[in-house]
Amino acid sequence: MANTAMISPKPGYPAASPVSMNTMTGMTGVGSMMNSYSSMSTTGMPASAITSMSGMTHTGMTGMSTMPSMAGMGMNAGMGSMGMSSMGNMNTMGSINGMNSMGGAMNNPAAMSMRYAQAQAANSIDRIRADKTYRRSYTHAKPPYSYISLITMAIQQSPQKMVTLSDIYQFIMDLFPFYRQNQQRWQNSIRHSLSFNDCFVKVPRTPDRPGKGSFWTLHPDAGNMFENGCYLRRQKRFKCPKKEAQRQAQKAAGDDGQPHENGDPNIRDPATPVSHPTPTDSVASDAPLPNQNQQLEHPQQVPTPQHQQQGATLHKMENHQLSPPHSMSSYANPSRPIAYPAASAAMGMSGMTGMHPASMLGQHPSFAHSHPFSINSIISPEHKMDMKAYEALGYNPYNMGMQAQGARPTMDYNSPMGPGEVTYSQLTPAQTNHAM
DNA sequence: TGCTGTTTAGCTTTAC
DNA sequence: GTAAAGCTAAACAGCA
Repeated sequence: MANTAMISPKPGYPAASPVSMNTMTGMTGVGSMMNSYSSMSTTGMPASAITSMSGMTHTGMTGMSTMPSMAGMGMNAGMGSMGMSSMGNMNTMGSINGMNSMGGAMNNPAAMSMRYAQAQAANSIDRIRADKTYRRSYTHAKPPYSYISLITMAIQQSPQKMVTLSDIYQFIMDLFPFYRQNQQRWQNSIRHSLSFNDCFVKVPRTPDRPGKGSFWTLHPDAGNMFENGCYLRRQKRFKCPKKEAQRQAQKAAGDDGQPHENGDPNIRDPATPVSHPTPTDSVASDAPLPNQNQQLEHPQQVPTPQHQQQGATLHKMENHQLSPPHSMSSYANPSRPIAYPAASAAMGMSGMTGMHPASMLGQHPSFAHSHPFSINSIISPEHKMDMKAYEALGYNPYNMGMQAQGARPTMDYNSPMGPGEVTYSQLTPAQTNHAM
């Protein structure tokens, strides 16, 4: 392999020299890794970090032999059902599954306790750091999921399928340490994504549930945004037909010189009261919407988990009498057992909610499938064997519909948080362009 | 006052 | 090459 990647620095990051992948040829499966990574777009890491990859040896990233402390990190127990041979597969399956395996271990009475595992992990991390031969992994690199994906994950894992903005923030930060920094930057993007994308529907609070901000849920027809449940780049953006028609109409009117309010079809006359849509309007009527996003006037018509589960093809919101959720927000609900510590993520949401992930995520193909980048794979211990099956079948998960997003999340062995967090240790040069 | 939400703009990356 | 998807920044308004 003689790949040479030019790295164009992002503002704020130092320029990096071209990285010779030859220096990495000793890494297991690095050839296919780089092929997969070459087209990743949305993830990033500091160019300085990728530069240091050139200094890596065979043993750096994936050679488990260079991580003599793995057993001490509790990974043996975690990987019990996978077998240590699967550790080698961390390259190709991503440690998200490894993380789930950890969760499986935690749920296994025979496995060591969480506290013991954490102590062991901390101990091992120290040893790893002390090991001069160990090359650090690229911890806390940007996950390969788009913001839309992350928002969708947050909503989907919520028992009520409805979360507040702050809940989304918390979910993301708890699951991905990368997002514990530069919060202003990505949180702005989250807000933008919520407002801009038709797939997210705003649900006002009810008077009995005062608080800041509205709830956000998924448009009932937006269930199939992510093919095979793979939460990477969407093939096609979900557009609400009615809103899209409105946009087209506005655009057409603008193009043919028709007058608009304030001269701009996109600017609402501030003096004109907003015509708040009825719940039916918000999805099914042609009533104008106050903005790009749809807003449900009556929260009691919010899709319940059952409705979400029934998926895009089965239901439209206006066709059902929906029950008000018992808890408007899983995060805001003080009764929720765990407020998203990383450990809970490692244990899988089923452990947190008491629900099987499959039932949480519904039977829609988008969520029922166990793509390695599906939310199931991220948060569920139930699918830890999926990638082994993929590999046994010669299935290349990075060469399917979403092949361009072939990032490989790995266990963050070097994380001060412990090995239960999802990080991404292999990144393409292209990713460096998006480094934060 | 800070958070939430909307909107616009410019840019990069990817798919076709 | 082009369109679409996605990211980031920023301005602004409304609200708790």
